[in-house]
Amino acid sequence: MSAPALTKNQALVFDVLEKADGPLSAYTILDKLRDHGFRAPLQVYRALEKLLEYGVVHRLESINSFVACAHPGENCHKHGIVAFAICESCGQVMEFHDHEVDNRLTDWTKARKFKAEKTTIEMRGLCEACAA
Amino acid sequence: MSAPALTKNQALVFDVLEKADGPLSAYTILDKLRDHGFRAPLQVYRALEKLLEYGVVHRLESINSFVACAHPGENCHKHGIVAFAICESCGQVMEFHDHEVDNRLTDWTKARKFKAEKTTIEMRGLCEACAA
DNA sequence: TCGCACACGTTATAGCATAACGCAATTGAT
DNA sequence: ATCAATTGCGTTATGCTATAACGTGTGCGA
Repeated sequence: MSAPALTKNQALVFDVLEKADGPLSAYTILDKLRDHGFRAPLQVYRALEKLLEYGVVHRLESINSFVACAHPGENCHKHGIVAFAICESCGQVMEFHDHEVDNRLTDWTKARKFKAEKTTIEMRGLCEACAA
Repeated sequence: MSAPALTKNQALVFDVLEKADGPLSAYTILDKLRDHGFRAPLQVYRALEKLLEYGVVHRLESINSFVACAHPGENCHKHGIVAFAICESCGQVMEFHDHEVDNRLTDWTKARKFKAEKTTIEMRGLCEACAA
């Protein structure tokens, strides 16, 4: 499921997220796109829905925000579970993958026959610069 | 930081969560407590804030809900990072701890000097019974 | 050319969370 | 004893997040 050509709205939303230097809420995206004709939240949410599906955007559940995938061009879904470190001071997000964490969680689900569809790993705290 | 005696509102909210067989949203808790005099969301949120602080209740970020800790009596914070498997069909939540996952994430944060304050691990999917 | 799938636009509404104000009870130091 | 600080509580109002429901247009294959 590599990303097909984006529609106009999808491209606009993705562009905003890529140019941002941190995660954005749907409503912030909406505000940034008013000049491009966006008027309602659904225009943003519908685009986001597809971008999430294509794996080019991630949703940060713990802060109700969205961020462009850190691996442009690749299919991020292929890397396994995605984890995030979110700085609560500067808003920077670091995306990473850890196969050992994947393995442990997968082991757990297998042992309990739990069928995981979507896994969230998010650490909130302070990045090196902000903790100083 | 073991839990001190709960106030009336805290006890009511905790009781509702403990008796529930799954996570509840703040507004659902509010509805269940109207007979006990609850009238506003803040009454619930303020109680939840303390219960979360005491570690006797967990917040499920991915579904905006709250659940009583699976380890009554103990201080759950001591067990390290808490992880959840949430069945999207029946709503059941399984809480678990995996020290190896903790270690991997801690290693990552140490390497990047990231100071993690709160870590969320949530798997959504289908439990064994519902997947059948 | 008909039907279907999909993107899109709009209005309205539902669901989640907190700000800001004021009051009452408790505690603890002076 | 009294004053100040803290904490919990109640209320009103508001803001933020997300989706329902309806309709339009476009492209494309049967």
